[in-house]
Amino acid sequence: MAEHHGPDGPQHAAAVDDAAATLLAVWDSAREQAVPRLSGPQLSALLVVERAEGINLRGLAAELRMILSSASRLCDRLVASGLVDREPGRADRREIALYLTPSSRALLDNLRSTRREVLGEVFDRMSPAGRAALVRGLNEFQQVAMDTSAPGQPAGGVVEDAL
Amino acid sequence: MAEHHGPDGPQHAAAVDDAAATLLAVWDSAREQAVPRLSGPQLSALLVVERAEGINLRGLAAELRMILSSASRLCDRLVASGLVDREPGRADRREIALYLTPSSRALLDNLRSTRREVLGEVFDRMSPAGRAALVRGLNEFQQVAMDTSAPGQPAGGVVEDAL
DNA sequence: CTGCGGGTAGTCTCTGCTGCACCATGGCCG
DNA sequence: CGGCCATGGTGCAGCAGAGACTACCCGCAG
Repeated sequence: MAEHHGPDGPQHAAAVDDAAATLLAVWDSAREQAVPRLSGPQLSALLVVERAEGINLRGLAAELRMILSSASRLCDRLVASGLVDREPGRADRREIALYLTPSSRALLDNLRSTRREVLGEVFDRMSPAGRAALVRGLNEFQQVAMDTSAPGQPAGGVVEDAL
Repeated sequence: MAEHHGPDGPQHAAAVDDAAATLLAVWDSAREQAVPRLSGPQLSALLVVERAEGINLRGLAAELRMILSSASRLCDRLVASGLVDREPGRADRREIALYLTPSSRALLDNLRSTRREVLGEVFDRMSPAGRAALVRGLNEFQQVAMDTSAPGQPAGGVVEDAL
């Protein structure tokens, strides 16, 4: 494995691994609670569309790392569920521009607020110092993670897209 | 939704939500890296079997919240991949006891060490204080989360099982 | 023997992904 | 202007994974 870790990277990683699993469990218990019966790829697609409203199928497929026709199928289902709008592009009529619907906006809002609520419930039971530490640590973690992955790293690819 | 949050639970939750997403992304980038082509349910099943070696199909089905025959099918695939052993129970020959194979043990070890390594790489780039804060915050979070969910809460069910 | 509980197996449905053939549009070049 | 190819999407199989329901077999215990 990696060889020249700092003095305590790995140890802390081991310590955090378990706790992170708990955070994770809490995190996506909210997902199940807020958007049951919405599959992973479907949710990912919504998030992609949210971030890049008006994206076309090719772009979506690229983001989701699938081929064009798969993305098309996926969109079929999303359109059928009333979660995305497929509008013919105004510039190039071959293209299709994808947009969220009010329905899916509400769904994403609901997901986020549910998540925050669930997280908040645990937070309320933590000590102020513990909360502060968590916020501080997580923020630095995020900053560092985004930093090392966002620039050039064809091989690394640690952070693809944060849900 | 919930009304009487403490003074800063929700605010911190919002602050953490984003960062947690990053942690999550890092966390399961390791999953993709270590165990590609192993589906979610399959991995979950392995973890259940690991925690309760010798479990029978009914137990597994209950843990995974699926019906018996679905679990049986899932095991078919796992057995076919050489990831679990299906041994007839010695006490009651109707039962089947499920065990990990050396192969799946190696796979889980690999998953965990990959995860720790990926996490460790980010950790190495964090300040010692940031690391300490993260560990402290996460540990307290875990403790509190386990505390409020493990005892009696038929409705809550916040933490089901930490992957 | 009968009943019950544990598992398997057949069949269905749905989602996700793929490959390939096909249609439409749009830009380019002769 | 009229082909021509590149590009964007769809339609049509086809496959695997997952889950469910049903029917069925087997072993155990009364």
